[in-house]
Amino acid sequence: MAVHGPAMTDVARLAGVSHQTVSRVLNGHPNVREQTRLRVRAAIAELGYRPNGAARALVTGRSQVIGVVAQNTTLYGPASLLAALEQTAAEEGFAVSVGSVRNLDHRSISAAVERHLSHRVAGIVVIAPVESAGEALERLPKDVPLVTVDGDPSRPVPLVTVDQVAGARAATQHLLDAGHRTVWHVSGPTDWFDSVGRIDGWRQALLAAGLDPPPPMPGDWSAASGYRCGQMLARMPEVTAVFTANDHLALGVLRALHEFGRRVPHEISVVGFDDVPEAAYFIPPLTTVRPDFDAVARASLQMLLSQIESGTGGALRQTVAPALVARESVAPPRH
Amino acid sequence: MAVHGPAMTDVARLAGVSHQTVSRVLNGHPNVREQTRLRVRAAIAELGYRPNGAARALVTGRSQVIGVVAQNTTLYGPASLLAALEQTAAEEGFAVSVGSVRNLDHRSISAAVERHLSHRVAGIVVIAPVESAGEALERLPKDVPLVTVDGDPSRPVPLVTVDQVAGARAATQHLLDAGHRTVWHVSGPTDWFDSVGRIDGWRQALLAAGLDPPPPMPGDWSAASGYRCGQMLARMPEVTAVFTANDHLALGVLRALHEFGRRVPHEISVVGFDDVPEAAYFIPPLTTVRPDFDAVARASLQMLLSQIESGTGGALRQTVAPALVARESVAPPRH
DNA sequence: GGCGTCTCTGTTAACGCTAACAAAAATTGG
DNA sequence: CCAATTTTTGTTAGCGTTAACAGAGACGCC
Repeated sequence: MAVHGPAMTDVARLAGVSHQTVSRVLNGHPNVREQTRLRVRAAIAELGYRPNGAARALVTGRSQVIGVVAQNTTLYGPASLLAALEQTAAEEGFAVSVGSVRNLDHRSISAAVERHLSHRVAGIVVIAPVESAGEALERLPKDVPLVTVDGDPSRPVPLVTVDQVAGARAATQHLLDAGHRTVWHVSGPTDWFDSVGRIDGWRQALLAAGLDPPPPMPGDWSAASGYRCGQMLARMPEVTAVFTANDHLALGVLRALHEFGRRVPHEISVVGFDDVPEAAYFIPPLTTVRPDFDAVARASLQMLLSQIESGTGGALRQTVAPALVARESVAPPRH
Repeated sequence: MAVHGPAMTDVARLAGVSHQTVSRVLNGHPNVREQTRLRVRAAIAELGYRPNGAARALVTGRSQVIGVVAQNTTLYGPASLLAALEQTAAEEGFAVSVGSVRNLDHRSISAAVERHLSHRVAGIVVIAPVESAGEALERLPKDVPLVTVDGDPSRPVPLVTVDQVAGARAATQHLLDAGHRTVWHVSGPTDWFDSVGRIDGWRQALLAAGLDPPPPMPGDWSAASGYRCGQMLARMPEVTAVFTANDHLALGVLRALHEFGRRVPHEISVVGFDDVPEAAYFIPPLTTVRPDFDAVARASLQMLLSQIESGTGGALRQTVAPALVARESVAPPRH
């Protein structure tokens, strides 16, 4: 099959120049006469010529593709990040190749990275929110541009993160400001850095207010686990404020509280994290923390591109601050 | 930078064979002595050799990459599909390159497809739920393996779809079976085939029951638009059953009904579509229709691979039936 | 034992592009 | 107007792989 399209030589012949001149036009090389440039462009248009990325990648050793390794791209956070990354990359002329992995263990990550490397991607973005992912990155070839998102802050790897701590602190403080005596927390899985950061921020806010943090209740990001925690919280009369590690957990909590007849926000206030598009339509509308995924994507890509261009593998670090979005799920406690 | 890794010739030298023999081992060519094969494999392992996809793509004219064009990969449906596609492709040794587009108009789609073509992808999957996307596909080079998902049923292009009509019919029938006299519908945007199919199925079920379908209320997939429609429905005393084109619309409707004090399911029953993971934790838990994204992904990929291998561009068609998931948002009407 | 027929391995030539160098053309200065 | 530059263009040689063909052994058969 496959009648192969025209190649550079075909364009060159039509324009009456050498293929190298065509290459120069394509790559925006300065020393080409304007008239020649136009002739070449015309020939390109006439033939519908499309440069062959594989050939270019072969000779330059780099493709115009960025590999992304992520776990569950169905979750709102990762999905948004991926979409934003793709948009930003496209603007820079890069394609994005996804390598999602079922588990964030060592082997899976390495395998995904390997796959990307054999396609000679220009760089790799790893959305690596868990501990075990970090190890896999340590033994990577050192000359591959790499950026991790929401990864391990303690590793010497270029990293872009949402400021989980600040976000959680803001959420907790918002509840304290409303007059609550303490704030309970439904956390994400504790091997995720995101969770750890959010627990930290929550704890910091309580300690700063001279309060003793109650034990966090561990969830797994799902509404189901939020529901289970909510069933416990509903039975504890002293609970008046809950901060959940994400909006889906909050949904589960809201549902459990509703079932137990505990009204939100009148009896119990709830704050989530992520600001999924639906959060404004929960019952009641959910106060939550909105991370700026676009900003994270831009920062990551910029960091990656500067590595690709300069060749230096500096261990930079960048943090994006999230914003509190106040809605109706928070109110002062009843006396 | 970039100390380039070992190439085939390096492996060959170490194993004491020609590079072509290495190539044969790599591609599973039959006529290689077992002993030689082992020597080569050992050399590959020792050097940490990784084949260069770009070189292979150059000489074969095809990469091991599948391009996916999708619109909003943040929505649950597309995101799930993308993830499933990636998983399936990985099992077959293919990488997936995403080209998401902001709008599903002609130009955007063509541009995304162009980008994929210049990377010489082996095939393209277009998640093309709207009318305008179809046109862009017509003028594609005929020799590129292509599969559309949820695309235009009237176009002669290989197509995999969720059976929207059957799903909507099942949802509507479920409400009728519960005793409702008619069923209202909050639809998706009417330029999406998904929406059209769901409207059709809903209408079919009503007509088959000898009922006159009320006018569908147009939404845009978002909870916000569901909320707006819900506000209207809440004020219409005759409404006892609503089928929404997706779960997020349903969430908005539930919220509006709640605000107006109309209880679900006692006064009004609601059925959604998609079975997002949170649907079971809505208030009340949402009865909905679950499309099998994995099955769609498998079917698409299989169709694409058979085109890639055989070179024939047959205009196949495959439909995946969704399943009704009954929860608590449906009850018989009060008399 | 010679000869065709397998099975295995090696040699050579692409694939389409960029980098490095070489040559030609245009420009400048005296 | 000629030499010395500078700009513009062309030529050649790979990049790492597969495909096509060629050669070398091993084997069976007459």
